[in-house]
Amino acid sequence: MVVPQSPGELDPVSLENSLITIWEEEETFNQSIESRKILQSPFTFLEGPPTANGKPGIHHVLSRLFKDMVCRWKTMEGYIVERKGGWDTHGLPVEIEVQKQLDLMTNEAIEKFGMKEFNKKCKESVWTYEEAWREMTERMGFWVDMDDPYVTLHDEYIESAWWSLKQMFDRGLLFRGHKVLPYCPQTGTSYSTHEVSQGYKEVSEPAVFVKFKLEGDDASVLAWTTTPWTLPGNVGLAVGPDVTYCRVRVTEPSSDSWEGRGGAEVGEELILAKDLIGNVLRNHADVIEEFTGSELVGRAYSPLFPGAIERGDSKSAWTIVPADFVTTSDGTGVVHTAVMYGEDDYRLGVEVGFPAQHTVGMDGAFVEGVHKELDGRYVKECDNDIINLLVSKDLLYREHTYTHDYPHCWRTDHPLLYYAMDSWFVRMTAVRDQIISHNAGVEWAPEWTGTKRMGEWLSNIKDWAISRERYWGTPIPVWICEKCGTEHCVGSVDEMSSMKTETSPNPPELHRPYVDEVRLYCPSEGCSGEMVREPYVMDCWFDSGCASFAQWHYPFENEERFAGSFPVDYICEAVDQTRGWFYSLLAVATTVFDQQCFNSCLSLGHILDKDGKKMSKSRGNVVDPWDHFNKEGADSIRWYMTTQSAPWSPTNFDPNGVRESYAKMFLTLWNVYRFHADYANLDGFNPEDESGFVLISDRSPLDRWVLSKASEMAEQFHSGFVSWDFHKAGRYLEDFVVNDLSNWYVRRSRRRLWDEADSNDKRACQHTLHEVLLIVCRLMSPIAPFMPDQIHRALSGKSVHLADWPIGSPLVGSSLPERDFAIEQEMILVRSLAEAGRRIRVESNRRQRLPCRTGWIVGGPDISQFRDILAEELNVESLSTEDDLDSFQRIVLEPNRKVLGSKCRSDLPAVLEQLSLADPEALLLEIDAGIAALAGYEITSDDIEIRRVEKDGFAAQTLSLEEGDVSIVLDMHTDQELLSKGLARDITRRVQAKRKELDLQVESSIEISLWVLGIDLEDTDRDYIKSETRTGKLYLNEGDPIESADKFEVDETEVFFRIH
RNA sequence: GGGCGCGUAGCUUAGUUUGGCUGGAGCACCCGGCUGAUAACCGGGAGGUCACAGGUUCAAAUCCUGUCGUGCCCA
Repeated sequence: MVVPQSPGELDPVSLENSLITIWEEEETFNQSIESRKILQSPFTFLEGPPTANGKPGIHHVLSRLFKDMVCRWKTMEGYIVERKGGWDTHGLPVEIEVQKQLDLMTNEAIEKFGMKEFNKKCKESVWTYEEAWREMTERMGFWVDMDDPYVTLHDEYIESAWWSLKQMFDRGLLFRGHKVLPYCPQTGTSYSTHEVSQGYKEVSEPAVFVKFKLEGDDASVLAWTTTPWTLPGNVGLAVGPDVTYCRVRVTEPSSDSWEGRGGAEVGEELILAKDLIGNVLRNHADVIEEFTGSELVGRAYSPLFPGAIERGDSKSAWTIVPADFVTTSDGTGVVHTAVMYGEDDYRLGVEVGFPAQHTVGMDGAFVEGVHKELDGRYVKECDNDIINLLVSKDLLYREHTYTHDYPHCWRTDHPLLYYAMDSWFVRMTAVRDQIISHNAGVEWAPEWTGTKRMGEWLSNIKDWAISRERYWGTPIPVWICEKCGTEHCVGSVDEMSSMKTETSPNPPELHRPYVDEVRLYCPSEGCSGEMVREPYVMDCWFDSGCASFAQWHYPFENEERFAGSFPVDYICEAVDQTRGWFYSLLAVATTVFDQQCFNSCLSLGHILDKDGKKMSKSRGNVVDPWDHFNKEGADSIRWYMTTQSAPWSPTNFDPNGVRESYAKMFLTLWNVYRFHADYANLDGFNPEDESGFVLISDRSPLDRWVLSKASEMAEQFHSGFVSWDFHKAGRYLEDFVVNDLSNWYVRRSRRRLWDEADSNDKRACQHTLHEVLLIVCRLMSPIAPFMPDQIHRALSGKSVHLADWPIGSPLVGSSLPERDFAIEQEMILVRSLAEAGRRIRVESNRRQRLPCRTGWIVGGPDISQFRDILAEELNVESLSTEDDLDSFQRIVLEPNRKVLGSKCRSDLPAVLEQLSLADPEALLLEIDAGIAALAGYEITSDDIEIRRVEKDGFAAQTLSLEEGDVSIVLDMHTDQELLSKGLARDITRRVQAKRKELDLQVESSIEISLWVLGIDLEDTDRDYIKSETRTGKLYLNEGDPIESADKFEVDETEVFFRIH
């Protein structure tokens, strides 16, 4: 039984909340998956795990919306779309949160507090906002399984991550090296760039130009540095191979204005980039030679601090090497290279084989053996002494003070040191070609995210530093033998247990410090040593990069589930994940499986505040989604976000836009539905009653038009989805609902449904509305899952989320009505003519309710099947067609005052007077014959302008179409009959408004006393008022108008009325 | 500093791929109309340095170069 009930006023919040309850009780989400299982065609989605230790904001709604939308859409297309939730629970942000909470600002403090306790706090902290996330997720209608999510801190997840790392290890893709990171020796912590960016400060520091004495040459190479403490670590100089360098000879001693220490003797030779001579030199000098950097390559020079670093077997130490990062924007064009204290330096060092040896310890002090005056001292306090040491050896050319932004520790305010930390790497450079080819197989939206943003990144791929010297994270499963140095990577809990020494405890969970306590027997033959775990945890991006298999605890469980869901069909996150999760997924899948990880990826733009600034806690401009959940509802937010701009465009969040989506899209749809349901309910309309069905071919042209338009819209909507243009899809649909369905179809169909008698036409209209509403609801439901479900349930008894996609798919059939292109074209013309008619009335000052006797359509195709509709829209008594405009137009001759004025001078008024009296047609003939004259002046065609205007009493508008012009002409005459008719409509409208004001039922009947002064109301019009307003008795002009009557005036006619 | 986006009316935006009619909508504003489904709707008006500056072209919001602002990522 599906006769709709009257739905009443819209209350979006309670509507949505009650649906949430229904979905829960019915398990609609689960049903939407189960009901598709017969087709056995999965579409797999992978949830990018959010971190639950922050409160969800409106920007989190965005990515959850687009995840949900595609999954719901694919479900309706017939695919099985399972959606496992996930939580990202490891990593530095969690630790920092806890450190702040417990005031543990250094590693020492953490270890004193106890790692066990600390990690326990981290684990708890991760769930701080889980409830808030669940509530937001549920309220916004994102269907995802949060009762059985994957969690990166679970032992099962960690074990899968271990397994994957072992795959890499076995392939030789895992190695130990160094990573240069901003490091705070006071807290013993290295920092992510994100953290560093919070601690930049402007500082003034000594910078020096240092002379590196070439071997076998009298010249020195000049190099510049702002960190004198890195000079003892110098092992090389880098030059740009294509940069032009000069050898200069000092010709004059330093002037008295020389600032600071250092200098050069007359005759001394220096080498530096040509472009920088003016910036660097403070002596007069002659250029004696010019050459490119490549000619310097290979030259050896004397170490500044002999003995600070051992040469080992390095051949390149203390020589000049080429490097692509050398520029001539500052310095000398020669870059001093200390392998362990700069990212570029380290990379270059590895490339050319410089010795990689620390001159500075983890405590920030020089290590023993660097120099007797420096050993054991904090490096930042040695700048001055280092400069003095250089001066004493005549190695300093010049010093100056340099002001720049430098990163500082946000906890201790100390300057950070760029410092090469021990680190484990995944050799991504070895799989560069593979990952590039896997990336090329992904369908990216927008396309440039993949080709440009990701493509650029991959073409410069670097080895991935996956270890962190932290406490809270997936422990790196590598153990090293204390005796023979053998490295072993453990790939499962079983493997660890089987290798465990007897004295090692069984770890209760796979976290530090428990796993640290596990010692393994060395598997090397003949070695009886014990192995100790490397004390690192994994980069948490590695964790989430494992999600495609670790969510299933693969390969230890769920082998089939994994096989059936890899590669994943669809992922979606914001654009900042390009180098984050998108990359880590690609990287892990490439190194572990040598496969593509996902088939399609939607990369979303960020939501900014209404001023285009990014939302952040510190700015206080984060919008709480509940502000809108509790007002316009989730549908409106979702619709707003979808239609506002392309998914990948950054969008300024405008709260007023949500209101607009509500007022336009949802209120309009609701009222279309309500209109249909109210009358369907009154009439007991049952769409399933076959005896009452009306074939589409038997329905009115208006019905066939709206069905055809619905099909057209559905096709456009679908192609928008396919090409990821969800915003365009939504706009097509909104335009259809508001303009075609509500403002045209429903408005033009109202009278059909008011008819109380049963008729084919009324039932045709009801079926049409029913069918169109179902199409609209099904299309909308992936974007806005609430109201369409409410309407769909009321109309069909079934949830929209279990329905098929109206356009069809490879798995389900299409349910769209056939297109009727001819009728669509005709209606375009009809609506244009209706608009033109309204324009005519505005221009001619004729109010809409005053009917016109006749209207004519001149030219254009046959639209007779819509003649009645058009006549009603135009409010004309009869509408006919006419072949040409001549019968409605006449010629007007306008004077060309400029020409006539210069010809006639003071006689101009007389000429104008005669022109206005002359018969234009006759005068024009005379002009053509060359015999025209007015007031004694000869008149030529130059003196006048010809205009065609409507004859008195007619008004027209002409539309220029491709097929030719079409005009609409209205007869503007009035007479007593028309005035009476118009007045009757005015009275009706006033009475209706009053009825509504009095809150009367639509079907309740009234009595009216009416006084009309100044015009006779015709009997037929009196009857019209009675029937339109459901008036039983109408008393006209009986006695004088009573005081309490309502009064209004139209065209000098006074009207009083009172409803009894 | 580098890579990739974005910048059109007071606000949110279409149009930019592939150069071509007077740069099109919605919100807000003004005038008028219509309304017993609608916080609506219809007609009209006002509102534009298409971020800025050059260039290519018969023709540039659109293509090219640079600058500024803004966002993401990397240094």
